[in-house]
Amino acid sequence: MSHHPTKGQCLSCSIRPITIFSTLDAAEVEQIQAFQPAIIHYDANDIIYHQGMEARYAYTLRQGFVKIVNTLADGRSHIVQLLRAGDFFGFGGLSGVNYKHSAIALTSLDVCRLPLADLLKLKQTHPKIEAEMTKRWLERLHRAESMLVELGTKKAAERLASFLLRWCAGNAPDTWVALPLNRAEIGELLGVTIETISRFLADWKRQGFIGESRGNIQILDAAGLRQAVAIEG
Amino acid sequence: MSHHPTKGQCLSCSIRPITIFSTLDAAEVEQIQAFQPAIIHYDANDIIYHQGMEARYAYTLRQGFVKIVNTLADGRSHIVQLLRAGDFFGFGGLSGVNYKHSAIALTSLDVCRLPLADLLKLKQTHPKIEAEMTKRWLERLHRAESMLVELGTKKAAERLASFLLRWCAGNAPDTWVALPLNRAEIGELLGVTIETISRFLADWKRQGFIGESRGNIQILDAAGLRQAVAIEG
DNA sequence: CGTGGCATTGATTATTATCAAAGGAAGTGG
DNA sequence: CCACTTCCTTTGATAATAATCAATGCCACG
Repeated sequence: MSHHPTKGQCLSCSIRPITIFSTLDAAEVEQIQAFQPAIIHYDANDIIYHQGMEARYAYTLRQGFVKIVNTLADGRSHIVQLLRAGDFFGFGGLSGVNYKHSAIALTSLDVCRLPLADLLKLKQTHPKIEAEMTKRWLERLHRAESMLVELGTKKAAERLASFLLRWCAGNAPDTWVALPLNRAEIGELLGVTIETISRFLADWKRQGFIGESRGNIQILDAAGLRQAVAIEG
Repeated sequence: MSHHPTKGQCLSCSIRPITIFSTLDAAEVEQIQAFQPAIIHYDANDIIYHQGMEARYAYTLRQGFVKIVNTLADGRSHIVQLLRAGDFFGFGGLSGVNYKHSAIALTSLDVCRLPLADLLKLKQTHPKIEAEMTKRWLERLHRAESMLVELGTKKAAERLASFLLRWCAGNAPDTWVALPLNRAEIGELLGVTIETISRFLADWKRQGFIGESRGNIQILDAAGLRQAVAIEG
């Protein structure tokens, strides 16, 4: 685990436009600077926080990817969210003393870490921050509920296909997109085994719907992929 | 659909202790009274609001049960939340103009309805209300994420058993508990077909783990039930 | 070069959906 | 009060789907 805490420079922060502090003016940014935001680096597979741990910080992901994992008493686990740059996490601590999930680095990444106590103060004194946080909570609730529908109504192939399409959404067709998840992780996200994932992906690669190369994927034929899962699934 | 809007009497409201207004003092309650909370009755199967509709109100369930349903473009649908007395819903409208789900009465029920515009004002002027809303969002997010883990990691029998145990949790063993869901609805909640639900329930009734009678269930042998799903599931 | 961690593939089994039919229970109208 | 209807549930048979078990293959890295 490689921590190199650096004092965050909020005014010049390159990702601020997509954070909960996006709506603040310069004077207000100075104020949050007075709190102790720390920029911390993690390597892939590092644990940012662990389920059950005392919750003390909330985080903004500056760059890279994080998985939020929930583990049952018997060891089975499930990825409840995938986070990307700008996402805000660890706030579950606001409602309880312990983290309810683990946050694990999928890639080498940087986060901006803020003590929950400070965040609570900021939230109370700056309605703009409070509003942005609300927006993100509702957004995250919506994502969770959408995933619930995916798991509840779709079969494995369709879940996998819509995951890939969603992951690559926004990129032009045929562009290579980093997919920092191995088969086991995709399985933990979609509620499917490694082998099933592997079979479908191999099949779709053979059919030319998608391409894959060292942790990157490309959608070559979205329509074909969609049709394939509509028929077989 | 039977609407009988009544002007809500917040000061004497019997369920206020469990609502987002629970922490207000008498003077503050007078203020919310000035807004237009309406108490509305719905019969079972009435639609309180419909997915895609313009979102104008948030609701507090005073009594009865509601299902929050998400329907896909192809008609498949999934119950994303079950609500009981005190639950607050319809707030998704705060983040977008349209409701993202439908809210449907499972039983005859009463809600307290508040215009979203008023709620937004209350939230901004009364930090206590804002704090209670935050608490409920995080709680609801947590419930959704727990359900995600259920669907992602467990098989049908185990999902059904833990649903029943959760539903009856808090009641003494052997007490009859109202379960206002038919087989189809349990299926839509757990991502399982009617027939599968029916088979497991019939089996467990024969084995004496549970009892069922006209929309009510009782857990007769929680340990036996748990063991049954651990082995067969 | 090994070697360890993933991924692929095949064979088999378990689980659950689907299709089909019959069996209640509650309510309606005669 | 009974026959009838309708809706929901149960049950059985079969098919589809995905998990499990078991090798083998493939890199990437030391």
